[in-house]
Amino acid sequence: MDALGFKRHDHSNCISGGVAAVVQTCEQAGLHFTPVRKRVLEILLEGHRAIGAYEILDTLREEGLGSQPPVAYRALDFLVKHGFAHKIERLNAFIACCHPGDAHAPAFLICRSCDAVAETVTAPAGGRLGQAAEETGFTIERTVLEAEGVCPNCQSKPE
Amino acid sequence: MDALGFKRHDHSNCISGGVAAVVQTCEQAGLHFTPVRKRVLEILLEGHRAIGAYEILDTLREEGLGSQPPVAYRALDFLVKHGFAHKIERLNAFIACCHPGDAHAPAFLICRSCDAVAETVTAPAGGRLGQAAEETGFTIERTVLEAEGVCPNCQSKPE
DNA sequence: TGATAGACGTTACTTTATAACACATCAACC
DNA sequence: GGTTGATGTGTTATAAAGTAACGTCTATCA
Repeated sequence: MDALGFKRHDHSNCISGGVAAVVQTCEQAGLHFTPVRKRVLEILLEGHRAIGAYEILDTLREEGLGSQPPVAYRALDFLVKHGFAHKIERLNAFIACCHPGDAHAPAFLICRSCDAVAETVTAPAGGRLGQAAEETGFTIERTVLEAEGVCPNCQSKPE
Repeated sequence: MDALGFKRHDHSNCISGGVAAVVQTCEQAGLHFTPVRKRVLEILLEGHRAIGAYEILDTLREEGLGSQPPVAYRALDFLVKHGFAHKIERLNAFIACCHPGDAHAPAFLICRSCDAVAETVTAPAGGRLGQAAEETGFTIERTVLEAEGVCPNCQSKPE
């Protein structure tokens, strides 16, 4: 999967492929990929942007899949815990993972104009931060790396 | 200033020095470093950890400096905007900047055991993320880089 | 066949953050 | 000296994000 999500692409493919990959991973790992969890993943894949828990909940509610916050948060917790989705801390919102299955330290490019989010990979533990951590004896378990700016599509627009 | 805040150090020095630096910067830049703003900075410097807006507000309230959320948020906005403090997105909390004045892209090491936070510097725009951004034409304006893990002090403890 | 674990439904609540408007202060200017 | 505008504060009210706790259902398995 290429690193960046600002390009045009076959989006239906994106969704079906994403779901299929997770279905397979869950089968292999013995995880319960229930209807609510599946639907939340689909919603994230369809959006291809960071979506808030309450926005997801609205959709679930319309479809009769749950109406209270914990329903959405539990499904999101499952997806995040197993690497099928990520939380964008800057936005308090969630996005489907571009390459579930691989262990990876995700990084994000967030467009402040159109809210599109692209996932890419990095090696933060190997860079200057990892170096600084090592020097003090800090053990990194997880990193949040989010860059905010303007995506190519929005730059070409006058405003 | 050395990069890491997990060491013992003369903390009173830390506070007075931090305030003095900001006072000077504000004078030079014509910014109003009002009593509320100053007190919020002091609270952050005293804590030397990430502190939530409502915890800050509690202190302000005790001291008669304001009792409603906007008071705390406005002071924090001022401090963050001018680089005197940073928001830790992961924790929805704030921390005083270790080296106000310099333009810098801050990064943080967050101990999940004792909640201590150390600020360090990095060059994210020059690393792999910057490279990925450049390749797609994404313009980075701001980065959030937060590493969660265990600090040296907590590692030496059995639990 | 009962016990257990995992997932879901719901109520109620906490924590975090902001919109909107009134009022105060101060400097610049006519 | 009064007016104006910019900036900061005080307050009410509310929005947005997240969680604790408890009951129920169901599949699995000893």
